[in-house]
Amino acid sequence: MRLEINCTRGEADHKQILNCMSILNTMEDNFEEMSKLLSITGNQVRLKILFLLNMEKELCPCDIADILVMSVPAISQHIRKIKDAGIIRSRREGQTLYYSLNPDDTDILKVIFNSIKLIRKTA
Amino acid sequence: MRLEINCTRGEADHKQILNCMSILNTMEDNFEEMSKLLSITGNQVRLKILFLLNMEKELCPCDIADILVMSVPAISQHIRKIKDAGIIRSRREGQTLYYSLNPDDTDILKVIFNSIKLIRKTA
DNA sequence: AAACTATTTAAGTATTTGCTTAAATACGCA
DNA sequence: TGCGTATTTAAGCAAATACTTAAATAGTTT
Repeated sequence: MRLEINCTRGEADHKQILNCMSILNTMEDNFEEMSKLLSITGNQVRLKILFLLNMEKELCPCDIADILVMSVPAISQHIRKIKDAGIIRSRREGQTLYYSLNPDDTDILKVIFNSIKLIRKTA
Repeated sequence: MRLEINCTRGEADHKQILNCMSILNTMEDNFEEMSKLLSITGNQVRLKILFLLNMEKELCPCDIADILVMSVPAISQHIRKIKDAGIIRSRREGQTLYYSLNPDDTDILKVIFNSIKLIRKTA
């Protein structure tokens, strides 16, 4: 880990740099939490799973596997990551587990889903 | 690649599954583009770089390296990914390259930055 | 209890990621 | 031209990802 200063430019504003550092430091946990959420959604399969759950209210792993044409264990492992992040919850009905979005934490997701729908059709 | 159906549940709604498949298919490019953007932001270093650029208007790689206490090549490689995704642009002034957010594509980013600021302080 | 279905977990592996160090490019100035 | 600074690029490597197949767990049905 280096602690020196890289910029030897005259214009380098050391006050600015120190100010930025302190702001980021006070928000360290926030960045960790947000980048965690974004890395969950930054995978095409997981993004589709979340989009599907938003659209269909709830789905079971084997339905999702059918829709995405993927193996059940692969889906299950993605679901686990999403669940560990607290984004979805499950409800059991017999042998079937139904997953749905956790209504608490969906503000950003809603914006993302809307943007997905709005992306210009490739000309 | 498996193409069979996993669900043998009586309740499995095959019409629903086919409908979901066709909707996702029409939006395939959208998912690719959005998950790309989200995977860029799903890394704490890159998220901080983008947050800094939003806050400070423009910064050079060595300033960013100083602020984040990381090596210049490491920062440069993150910048390259962000730039390849079209999220930022650069302006040269002598030997220094100043990077800034590309004003086109910042809607989602703005929402993300706001959410970062609003995350509840850990109790 | 035995057989069957839904799901998860574990182990193995190929690919991707994110850093490090060293070398290459680009520009400015003596 | 030659040296110094800013930045990028390349090569190498450890760790993380995302799948596969096989086995374990959970619940239902007979």
